[in-house]
Amino acid sequence: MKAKETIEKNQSTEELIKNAARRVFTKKGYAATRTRDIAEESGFNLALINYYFRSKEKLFDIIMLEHIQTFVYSIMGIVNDRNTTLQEKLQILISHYIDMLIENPNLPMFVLNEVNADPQKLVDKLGIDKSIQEMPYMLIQWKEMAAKTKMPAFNPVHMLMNIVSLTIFPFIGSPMIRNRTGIDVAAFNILMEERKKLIPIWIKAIMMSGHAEE
Amino acid sequence: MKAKETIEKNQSTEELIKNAARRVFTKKGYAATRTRDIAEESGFNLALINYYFRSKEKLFDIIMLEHIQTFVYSIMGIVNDRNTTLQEKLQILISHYIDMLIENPNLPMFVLNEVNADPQKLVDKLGIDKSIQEMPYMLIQWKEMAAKTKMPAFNPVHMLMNIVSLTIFPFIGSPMIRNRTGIDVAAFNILMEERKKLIPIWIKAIMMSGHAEE
DNA sequence: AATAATTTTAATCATTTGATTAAATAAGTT
DNA sequence: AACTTATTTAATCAAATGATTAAAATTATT
Repeated sequence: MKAKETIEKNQSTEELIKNAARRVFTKKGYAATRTRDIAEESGFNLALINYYFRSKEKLFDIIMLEHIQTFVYSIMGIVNDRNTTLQEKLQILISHYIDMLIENPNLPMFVLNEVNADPQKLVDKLGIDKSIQEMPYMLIQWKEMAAKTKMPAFNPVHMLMNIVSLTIFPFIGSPMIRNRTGIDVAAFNILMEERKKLIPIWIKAIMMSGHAEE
Repeated sequence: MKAKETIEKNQSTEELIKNAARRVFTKKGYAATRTRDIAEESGFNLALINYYFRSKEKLFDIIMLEHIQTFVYSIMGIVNDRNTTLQEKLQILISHYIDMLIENPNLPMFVLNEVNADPQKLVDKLGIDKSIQEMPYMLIQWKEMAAKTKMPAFNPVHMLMNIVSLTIFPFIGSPMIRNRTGIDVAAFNILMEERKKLIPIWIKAIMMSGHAEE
């Protein structure tokens, strides 16, 4: 028998297994995923998985690396764009991320889980180089802005946390939020679409706060 | 042989196993935790774990239930307090949560993971009743405030998401944040202490935004 | 068509892992 | 002390699971 939907000559089986693995891994995590789950999900035999990828761990690493790249490298272009303002970058970045997260809602949990399990592994094994964290041009714009407006004196790491928190956390908490509030996936996604416009406004509001008050 | 540090007559062994289980489960999650890990962590024999708790799953459920209670029920008193303003409640709640999270930094990932794995399980198996979500008095205050100040027209669920996001996410992302920024646990905790004061201010700023712009 | 190379499968292995059992030790009662 | 109960352990089981192997089926090449 041949694979169900053989689209292309070579790409088919290997790619189908990888897609199945991606679905199962991102849904259940590494430890809870059985190689047999991937076999069943892909429609192929168990041995095929090992034939193509040698081992569960190797397959996982491939999936993980692709995710990390999606997660991290996609922002490089935006962040280094010389022709957009800080506020524009924020809008584009957040909009971009929310789009991606609507497509892959359990990506954050997946990535964070594995980072949690072994924070050093990504750096060592998957070769995430330190250059990523520089955020060159956006950081420069940030400091300019911080100097111009008498920004509150709190650590800029707070702002990074805030942006990431407001953007990503709703997806992480989605099952709980939906369970508690009763809203369904469609309604949830509408809220996320709203946040594309709202979060940049909120971030600006946060940046302008901090002068007054306790 | 007897258990290492027998503090009290009855409490000792069972409690020691539970504490060990809590540590291992919250660190590695259910699937990745071996009963043998708990045995080793507790210093007791493998069979003891099953002697006291029948099965891995039953032990897990006990741990989980306790965590959920810590996570949820602790806020009921604060939320229903007739003598505090909305802003005060926010401050108290956030401060309370951050204290708890500094003590148990990997609690959010643990809970969210298991909720993700089976959102219905907590409701069914652990009997989380719907009454929790009411947040009676705080919600009343919220609506009053929303009516008084011409609050922005966005869904109040956004505000709930924002409060929870800003408070909890930094702990979830902590390993990644620390890995990327190079700050250590102590420095991270100082930032979290700062957020006790900052988040309520930011929330207020967010509430007051949304009129102008865009 | 015949042969070689690739792809796929069924059957099987060796470990791991959750759980049980029966025996040993300790503690409490009479 | 004698007996009963509670606690702890070593040894072992059965199922699950990651991985391998050898053969069958399919495709490509001559």
